[in-house]
Amino acid sequence: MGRQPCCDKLGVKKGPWTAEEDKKLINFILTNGQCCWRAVPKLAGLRRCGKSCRLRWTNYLRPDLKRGLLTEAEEQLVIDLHARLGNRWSKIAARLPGRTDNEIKNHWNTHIKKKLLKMGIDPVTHEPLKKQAASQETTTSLQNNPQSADNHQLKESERVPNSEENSSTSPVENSSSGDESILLDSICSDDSLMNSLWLDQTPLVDALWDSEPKVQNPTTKNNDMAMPSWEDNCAWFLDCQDFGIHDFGFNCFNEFDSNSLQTLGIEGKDH
DNA sequence: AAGGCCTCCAACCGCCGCAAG
DNA sequence: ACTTGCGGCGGTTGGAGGCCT
Repeated sequence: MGRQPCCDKLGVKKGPWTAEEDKKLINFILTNGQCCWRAVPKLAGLRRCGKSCRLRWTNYLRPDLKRGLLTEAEEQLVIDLHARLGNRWSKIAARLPGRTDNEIKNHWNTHIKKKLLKMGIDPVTHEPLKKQAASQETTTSLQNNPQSADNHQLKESERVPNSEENSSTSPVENSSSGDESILLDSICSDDSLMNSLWLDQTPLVDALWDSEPKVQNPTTKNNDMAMPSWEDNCAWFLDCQDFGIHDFGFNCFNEFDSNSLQTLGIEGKDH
């Protein structure tokens, strides 16, 4: 007796979303808000599974999403959070406003993992690889447990760390350099920030923006801890142009400053 | 230029936790 | 206490596009 599928398998469309489907979903959610995902496809006139709608919305269509590559500061934050939380992407994403768990997971698997390996750090345990190799010889029992690494991290993350533990002993931070290392040190030595990390409170990046001096890497463009630019915040809006937001009939965009739109060259495209 | 390989990421799948009945 | 159904999560996959030879 298996569980009932979340939707009729017959007649449910799969694969990439079309602009038309996006439009329907956005229109529906902006009008009705997020409610019972199971009912959304029917009500919105989509031949999609409710789950698929939720995923599309949360990972791609949500207006508060930041798009584009993670900045180095965000990346460093992800590494640090991963060291403490393990593969709990949703928890990590919760600390990075505008980023989704899927995005962070993908970025981890495609970029950060390799980066850490290159730096000689095990991306699972966050231990230096050499040290790990040595310790593996003495802890063969752990090898027999396929979940050992993750369990370790889970347990680490499940207990609330004391202030000594907060004081940046993570091997990752030892490997970071310059401004970002300083930044992370200050994050980890800040009790209130660390507490907020363990309790579900203010997103960490928000807290950072409030409490930290803006650290800027002069060598890299758009690679700083400053507030996101207008372009960052409007990435979704700009993306929408690709399939014509004005065709959507959204009223919400009326609030955009027409001067800003002009600056972005949007108004010129609008006909 | 073309074919093969690699990388990236959107989307799917299956499991889990929780709330309602 | 148990069952059912839903939302959410993390792992995985497939295809598009880029890179290399």
